[in-house]
Amino acid sequence: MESRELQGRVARLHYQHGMTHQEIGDLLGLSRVKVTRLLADARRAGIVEIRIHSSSNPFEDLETALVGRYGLQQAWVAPSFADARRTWDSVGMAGAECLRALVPTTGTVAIGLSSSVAAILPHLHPEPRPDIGFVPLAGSWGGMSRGMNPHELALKLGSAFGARTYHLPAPILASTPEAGAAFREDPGVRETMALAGGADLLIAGVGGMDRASGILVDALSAAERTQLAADGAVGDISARFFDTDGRGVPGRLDERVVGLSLEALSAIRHRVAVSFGPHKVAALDTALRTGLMNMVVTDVDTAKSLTGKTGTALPGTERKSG
Amino acid sequence: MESRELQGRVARLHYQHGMTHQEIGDLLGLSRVKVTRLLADARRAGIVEIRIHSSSNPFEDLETALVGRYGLQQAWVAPSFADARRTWDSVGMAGAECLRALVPTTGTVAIGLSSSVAAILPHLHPEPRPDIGFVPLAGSWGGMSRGMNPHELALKLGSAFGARTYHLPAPILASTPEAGAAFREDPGVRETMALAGGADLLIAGVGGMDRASGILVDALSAAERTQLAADGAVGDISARFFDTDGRGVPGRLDERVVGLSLEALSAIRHRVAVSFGPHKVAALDTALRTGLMNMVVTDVDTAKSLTGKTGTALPGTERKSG
DNA sequence: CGATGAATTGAACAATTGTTCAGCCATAGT
DNA sequence: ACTATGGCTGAACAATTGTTCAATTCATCG
Repeated sequence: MESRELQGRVARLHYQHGMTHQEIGDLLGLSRVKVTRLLADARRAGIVEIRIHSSSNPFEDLETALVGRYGLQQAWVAPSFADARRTWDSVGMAGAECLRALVPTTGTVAIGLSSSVAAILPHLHPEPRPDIGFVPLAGSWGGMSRGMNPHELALKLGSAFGARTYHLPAPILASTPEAGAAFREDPGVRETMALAGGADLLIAGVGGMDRASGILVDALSAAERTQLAADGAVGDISARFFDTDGRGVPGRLDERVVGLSLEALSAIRHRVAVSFGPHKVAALDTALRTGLMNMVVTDVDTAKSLTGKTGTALPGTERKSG
Repeated sequence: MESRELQGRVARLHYQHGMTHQEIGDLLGLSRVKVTRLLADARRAGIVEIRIHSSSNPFEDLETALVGRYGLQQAWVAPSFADARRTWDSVGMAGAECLRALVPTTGTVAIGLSSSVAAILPHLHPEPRPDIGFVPLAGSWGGMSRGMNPHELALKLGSAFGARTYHLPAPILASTPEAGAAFREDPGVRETMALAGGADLLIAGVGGMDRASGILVDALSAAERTQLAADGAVGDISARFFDTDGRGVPGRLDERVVGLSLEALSAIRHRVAVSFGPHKVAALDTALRTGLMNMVVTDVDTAKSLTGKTGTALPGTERKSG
């Protein structure tokens, strides 16, 4: 598109000279709608950058409360919205900020490929870090979900940072424990898993036990979910289910998983949980309380549930929130 | 006001998290209108900064045309609006940009105190240049006009740059030629005028001969204006009237002026005219054509009149403009 | 202690901005 | 040549943002 020039002109006329879309359209011989679209494009393309010169963080109180309650290294809270898509976007943006802050200039980053992590992608501005590598925490799952498969996810993540991406050539959940063992013994798989286990940073979603609270749980059969619940599972990180003490839930299902064990991933120093929603509060609380994860990216509603706090509001009467 | 913190929070929620004013109000326990006002304040306070990452200049063609036609060093063109106040604002903003670009880090800047120059003030962001001095081109006029007197103007200008400001202790127009001579011989006046004459940069308005086209002309009697017109005057710079050849108009009026002569101000290397409006086209054209001024800050309509150009429009049909 | 006036508030209104949708145009594939 | 297909357009509608104005609060002064 050679409209960069035009986008810039229109952006200047609107943001610097304060002209309305209609006035710009009249001046340049464009329709108002066209001007509106050029401006939206310009913002998406990053031609328009809005900076806030203030150290204030609107959700500082909730972030501090999370850090205090769970002894975290850091926490990121994003606003909640009635419209679920907007909340995904919002948390994704916070996740992108977290990544910008934490991704090192060299070393390895382990990634739990989940829809929460996928939500981060659209908000990553290219920022070259050629000397890092992104390694999946576990194998890939089959079908598409939310229009995103793990390959694509890892690739986009890598390309945003200009970094290497590794692939774990196995399903996240093999059909039998024996098949799982076979995959785990594959040299390629072992190598990649060793790399992930030695990572400096881990970013992963934390799933709950409800349907719709994670791609994986959704794919299990009713019997399998029942069994897991009976075994005390309250949530999972990349298919590794844990109980209220944060310990793994052994069993046939666990043996089918191709991916880092909870013990192995706990060896990674910096471990960020990206997770939100009422379905996931219990799982997330456990993961943070037991130290499985030591940082979190979540939304206001979830943060309030976790901390028991009521308000972000400054002075008097709070009203309905999101 | 200790609301800086709040302004920052609100600005973040709106511009970074994309929340509407209503949503922010609900979250923080404020009314929507209050949020709207906080955001407006934040923008005015510079907490919100909008940058356009593009080299495109919407009025490049007109600026280039002006530079080419008159052999100028540079030209600044701002959009015109149907609402006169908005056009003043617009040109004032362009003037501020011009100042940012041209005001040196050390030396002297001569200022023609006029309403055009006054329009620049609200758009100056503080930018310390402690080693420069602002010197008026001429004495001060008596009454308030557009709520701005020359003292105030010079003071604000100086304080925006953290610079020294000088004052010329005399009226711009003495009551008689003799009184004028007396003022000009005053040591303080001579000294300040000498300083102005040796300036590196000059910024001044260019007035036309109509009433309402300048504070000064407006203050003259009908007889005085008739006489000036008869003598061939087409405009003025700080009370120094000039004819179509850019030469001074001698006479009793000229002898009453306390301020730099046209010859003296022509010795300043960089001379910026800040002027716009149909009343001033003839005067501005003369000032630029004869080289009295060698840079200009004006609006689109005036620029079009000066260059004979029709359009800023890119492609096909242009429509009504401002 | 009440009067006065400036500053602040939010409801109602006005303007601007954003989105949807049906129609149009161009391209490519029969 | 004829028609799908997909992108592009702007009119109409919907939502958000900005402004005005009367009411109110609050501090100050008589």
